[in-house]
Amino acid sequence: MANVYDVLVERGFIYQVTDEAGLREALQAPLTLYCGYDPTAPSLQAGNLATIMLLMHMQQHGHRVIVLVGGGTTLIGDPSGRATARPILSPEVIAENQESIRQQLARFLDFSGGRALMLNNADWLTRLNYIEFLREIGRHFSVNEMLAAEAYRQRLEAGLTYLEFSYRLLQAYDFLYLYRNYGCVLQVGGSDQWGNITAGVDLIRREEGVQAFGLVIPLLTTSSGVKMGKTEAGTIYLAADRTSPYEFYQFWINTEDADVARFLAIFTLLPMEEVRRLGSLKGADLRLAKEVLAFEVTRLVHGQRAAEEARAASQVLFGEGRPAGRAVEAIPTTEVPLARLEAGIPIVELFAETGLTRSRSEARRLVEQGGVYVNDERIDDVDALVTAEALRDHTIFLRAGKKRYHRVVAV
RNA sequence: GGGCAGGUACCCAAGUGGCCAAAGGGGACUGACUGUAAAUCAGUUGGCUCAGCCUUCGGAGGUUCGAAUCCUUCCCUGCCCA
Repeated sequence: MANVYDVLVERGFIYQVTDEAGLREALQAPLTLYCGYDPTAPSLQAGNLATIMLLMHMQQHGHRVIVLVGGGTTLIGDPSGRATARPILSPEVIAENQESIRQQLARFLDFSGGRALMLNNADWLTRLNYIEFLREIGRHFSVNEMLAAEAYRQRLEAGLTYLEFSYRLLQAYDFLYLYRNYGCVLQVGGSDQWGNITAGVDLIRREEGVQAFGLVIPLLTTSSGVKMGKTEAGTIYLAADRTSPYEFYQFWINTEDADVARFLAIFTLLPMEEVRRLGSLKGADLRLAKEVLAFEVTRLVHGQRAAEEARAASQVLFGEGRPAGRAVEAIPTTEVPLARLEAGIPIVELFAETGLTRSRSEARRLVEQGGVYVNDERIDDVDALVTAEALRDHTIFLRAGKKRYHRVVAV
């Protein structure tokens, strides 16, 4: 079997590695690696998908994957790459988040027969004895070195508490713990984790005299420099009840031209010849590649059926003619009593209610700017009423701007 | 614990008694142009019963006809000293 390292290079997963030659060699034989996820929210986000894909490749090439859902370190809060301190979450919230993230990850990795493990560092971190920890682990860390690190230097200007400062030691200790108990010799993560990861590699070398490895993926931004997975509507989550498959699909199909090839390589499992072929399309033909990207990613995250529905709904909405048929059911929908429609609902009220705008004022502005459509007809009267006359098949289609659709169903 | 400087809308940041729903920039949104792309140009960016009204400038009080701006106190942050 091909060395997974070459696959990772080819697909654009590798940004920095602690010892390229050494790691490549180590990957010749099955090894154990880990990646940590902080349960700061009840769902993983689109941005987390990149490391998940990396883990999938690893597992496919016979390596054992440990997913660490960091219940322990989340109690602290990682200051890396953040301008201000994270809000400290309560243990209860963390535990809940952890459980749902656990379930999400099970979609992507095969946990049967110990091929992948899901661990919680709270199991060992909360049992640590402070004095012992300082004597065994703390002595290996140079404060001078840490203060010089970019991650901390930024925060030095804005303020950094001892609590956050300790985060790195705990993450390094995690790595050491996983090495000792599971033989884990590789940690992967986002590029903002570089410092934390190398701290662990150093710690293992000092304590165990063993060469462990670290690998980070590039920081994923769009070509315009926006951090991956954020839109006007907020974060794109992997959980269907937070970001519907349709919205998820829309997020990906709106990828910028310049990002399509890169994203296909990272976020799908398509063979690289196919990725190259799609990525080499020019101009408007790239839409085809975007459709494949959106479909494949949605399929991975939400399954074949949801992906098909999202695609069908998108094709109907952005194609010719009036949306109809079952496909439209994937569109975000609000039910409204028929009686209210018969009485007439102010357009601004309806938009605010469906969430297409955050407030009536915003809806009012949108009308003034020409961004409000009912059944694809622009509404330019702020005081317009939406009535039952607009119903076709018990349904009214609302649109905010060019792309955001919402379906109103009379009941 | 002491001294100093600060806490303004999504973010950065002006404002230092009325002309302030609060300059400027970033971001975001809308429109035009397009290919559900980018770039460009224009507009918008607290809420509402919207030519008017209401609530915002760390929290709570106070002075004043009137406060983001002055006073008191509390909370938080940075710098210096311990």
